[in-house]
Amino acid sequence: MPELPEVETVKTAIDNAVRGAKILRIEVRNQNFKERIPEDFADKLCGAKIESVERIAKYMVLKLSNGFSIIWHLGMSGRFRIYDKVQDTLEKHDHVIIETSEGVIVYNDARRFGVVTYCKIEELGKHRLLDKAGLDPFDERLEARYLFEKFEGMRSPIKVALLDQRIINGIGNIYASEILFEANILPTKFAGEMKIKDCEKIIFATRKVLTKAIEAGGSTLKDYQKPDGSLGYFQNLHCVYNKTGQQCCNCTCDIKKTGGVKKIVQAGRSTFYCPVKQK
DNA sequence: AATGCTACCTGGTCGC
DNA sequence: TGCGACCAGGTAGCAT
Repeated sequence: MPELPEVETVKTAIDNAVRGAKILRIEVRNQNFKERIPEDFADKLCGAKIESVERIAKYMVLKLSNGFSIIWHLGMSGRFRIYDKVQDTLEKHDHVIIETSEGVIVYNDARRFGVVTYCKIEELGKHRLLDKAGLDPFDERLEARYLFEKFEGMRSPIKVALLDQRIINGIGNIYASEILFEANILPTKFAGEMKIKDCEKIIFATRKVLTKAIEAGGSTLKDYQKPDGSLGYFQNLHCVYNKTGQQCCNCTCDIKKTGGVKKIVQAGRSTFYCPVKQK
């Protein structure tokens, strides 16, 4: 779930629910994440007001009135639920509960690959989790020349390069395949082979695919705040991801002949593409 | 320096 | 229905 569009969606939902609220109580029910939640997490943050909720790369950042910020990464399986008030029952893997004056946020993370920590707001920019992030896909400084120079000489496949958060942040394994499909570029080509024109296509496709996904996420927002609500998935929008042997979007092929969408493994992760459209 | 492999976890699915 | 093998949207850290 948590690539940029999902984090953006979660961020907006949480911002709408608790911006301006005061943190009344924090319960860390399990701090044994890949990286332990700091012992004093609750003590440091209780009593503060939530001034804003933002997204930085794939991180959600809550800025508080006491000069601290919460840095939250959803890992592979992190989900939030938002309630009006404290619930009697909890679900399996509900690890962090933040009770505020405006609502309750419950963080559920089966695999505990997420990161939940805090730092001073003024130190966010140089925080070890954030300081290596590349440009945001919607940052206007992301232009063809920037990508071209980053890709120059790279011997990794373009699909793998798109997953490198130090170049463009926010793209994960699903959208990397979707973006290359949209850009008509074969995932197996080396990043170093990309011409300026290809970089332009990649940037355009990235923004298009992510925008569409954010809009789809946004449309589930009204459901999200229901007590039993959880975020929708966007896989029905996918053109190639998880569609091995099926038709891609707007497919005009005879897939009996072409075999449809292909699946390969790159850097240990699945890639999906259309061998007809992508060159 | 760049690239690749492994580990961190639980749960769902598939084949037998 | 049970069991094991394998796969999963991320990324840090280590080896090569």
